[in-house]
Amino acid sequence: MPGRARDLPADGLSRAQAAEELERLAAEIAHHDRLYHQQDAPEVSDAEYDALRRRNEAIEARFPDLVRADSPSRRVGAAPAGGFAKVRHRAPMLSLSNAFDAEDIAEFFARVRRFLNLGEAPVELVAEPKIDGLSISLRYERGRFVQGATRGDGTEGEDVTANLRTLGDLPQAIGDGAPDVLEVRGEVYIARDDFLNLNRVQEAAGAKVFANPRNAAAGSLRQIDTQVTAGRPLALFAYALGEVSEAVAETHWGFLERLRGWGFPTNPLAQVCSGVDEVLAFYDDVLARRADLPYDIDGIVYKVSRFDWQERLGFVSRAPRWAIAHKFPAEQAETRLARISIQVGRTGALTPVAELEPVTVGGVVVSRATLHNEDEIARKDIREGDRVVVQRAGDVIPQVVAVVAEKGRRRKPRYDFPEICPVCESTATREPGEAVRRCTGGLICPAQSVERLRHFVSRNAFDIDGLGDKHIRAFFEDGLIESPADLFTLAARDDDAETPLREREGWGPTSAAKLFDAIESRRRIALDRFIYALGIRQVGQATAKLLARNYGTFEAWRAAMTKAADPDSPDYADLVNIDQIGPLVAADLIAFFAEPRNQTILDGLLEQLDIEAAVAPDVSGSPVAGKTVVFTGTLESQSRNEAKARAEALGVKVAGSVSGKTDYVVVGAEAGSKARKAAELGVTTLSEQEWLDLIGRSGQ
DNA sequence: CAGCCTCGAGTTCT
DNA sequence: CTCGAGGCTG
Repeated sequence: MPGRARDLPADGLSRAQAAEELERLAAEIAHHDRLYHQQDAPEVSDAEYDALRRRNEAIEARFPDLVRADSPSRRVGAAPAGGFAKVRHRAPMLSLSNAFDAEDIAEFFARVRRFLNLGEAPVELVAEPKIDGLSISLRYERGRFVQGATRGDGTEGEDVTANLRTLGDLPQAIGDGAPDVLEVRGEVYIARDDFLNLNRVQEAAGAKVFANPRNAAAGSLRQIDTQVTAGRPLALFAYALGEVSEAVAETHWGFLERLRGWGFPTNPLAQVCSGVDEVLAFYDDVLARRADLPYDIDGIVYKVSRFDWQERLGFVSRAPRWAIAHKFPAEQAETRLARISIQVGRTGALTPVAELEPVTVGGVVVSRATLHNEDEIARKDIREGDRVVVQRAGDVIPQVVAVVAEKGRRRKPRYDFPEICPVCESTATREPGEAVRRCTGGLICPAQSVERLRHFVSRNAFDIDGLGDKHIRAFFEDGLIESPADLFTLAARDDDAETPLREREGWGPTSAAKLFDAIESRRRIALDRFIYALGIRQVGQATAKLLARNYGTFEAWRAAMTKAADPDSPDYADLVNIDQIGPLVAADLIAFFAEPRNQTILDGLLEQLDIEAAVAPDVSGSPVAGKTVVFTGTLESQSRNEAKARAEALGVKVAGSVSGKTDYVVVGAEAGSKARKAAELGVTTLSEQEWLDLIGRSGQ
């Protein structure tokens, strides 16, 4: 092993030696993290790995000023991607809704108008090219650049401050006039010429050649070694505002001007447009010049310029109502469809997948594409052996667009969609009105069983590390794990197994022990995760949370679901009265509990697990804790969802319809039948203001 | 009953 | 990311 310095005690090192060794340790530990987390193939023992980390910490303790931005000690836990600390975005980084044609744009304008009640008044929009790079957030405090982060999932990204500092385009300080806190959002990209040069250099050095500028930019920004990033031609355009301590402009256009004043590069093509026609003219103009631009763009973004209007328009789920991305037509490619195969999902859904002769589309080699369902194949008349046009939807998921007519070529017969499950051979049926055909094998279908297990251990369910698809499949096929409860007896059974896990192909003592640890650490689990993990149809994360909150404990939930089988029971009424749960979701829940084998599975799991009751919100001093409230009509001070979220935080159960159990009905403007029903039942009704007074300050 | 909006389920590749 | 479907509002 190189670097003899490591043999010295930490306090015997010179500064230079220490710096050098810290750099090496950071790279080495990152390397092992990668092998372990991403490839399931550690090459050192846990003890050796721990020794590396301890050595790193010892040197850092001795030379605190040498702690590196990418130091392993600064990573939160073991970052699964191996590398950077997580950063929580104080203002979430949103995505945009997409428009694909003039009609979508007209609709967008109409919606903005309707929402703002504008009549014929013009709406000014700022139109700017949508750069095909990666979004980042740059935080300035008292005018100095303090932190930069990737978008991540929009809520939480990765801290790439050190790497961003190497960008020549990025102002390190923005002067005296800047607000105390200013977050600027922008796009990091690599220009086309720079990309070609970079690949030439990479190739000459025998290093990895990047598929496209965006991948090159992403790879360059996520380098562990800041020096590598510094050598890459990364560039920046700033275009949006995150958290800010004081107003910096009244319009988006004004904000762009301020950005330029602070020294940020902004896109030179950006311009103000009013009306559909101007916007579309800009789109056509930029589309025509697309090939001559020095960087890749994948569309145009339109934003309502006035900030006060943006505020009023607000958001729909995670996208602003005041902006839209007008996408350019996706890049397409032709290839041959070798054959159609059928996958069986967790719910038994049979999904056809096109196996393609590999082809490059938008810089990525694609060899499979989803065909969605039976009707889709029939509609496009896709047959095996056809030549097809492929594109990547939203530049990500490959799809087959159409069949290319070939003169004189004899086509295969129409594709016969199987009516039996290709795995378990049970009949596959299609409910009237539904698009999917489903295997009826249920619990006996091996494909469904494997998919259910995958779901059970997946990230948002039990989150068991080190148990990938391949391992699940192998364990299932060998009869090691057939039902979820078997996971938790795996370690105990392993002791007297003929072939213990550590001797299986691809496993060693360390990885086996790691897996057992990972499973062990999940014996305690939150109720909502547990409910989600069961994989009940139509019960995803959101519904699982809802059920956990409403029933509190597993026992209460189970008892209620079993009793709710009687549609006249109060339990059924309670269930469908939960906001967002209707008769169809209720039916799937009841069906799950009515299946004796599911009850057996639950009993098996209960023996192994400790299911935590849902954490009740802190409702001390809440005047409305435990009350059931119904909101109806249009609220003025907040959206219904905000009102609901606040009420829930105060321990309120928000119901969808009025019943004898309802404590209050909060009546907004233009309330209809619910207010009447409240009167009939003698339920207390409150105006929005009375409600706010009742919950007082705590609701704000 | 139409027109949202939200949620679930399924998928690709790095 | 996209599609389809469920649920709610008006």
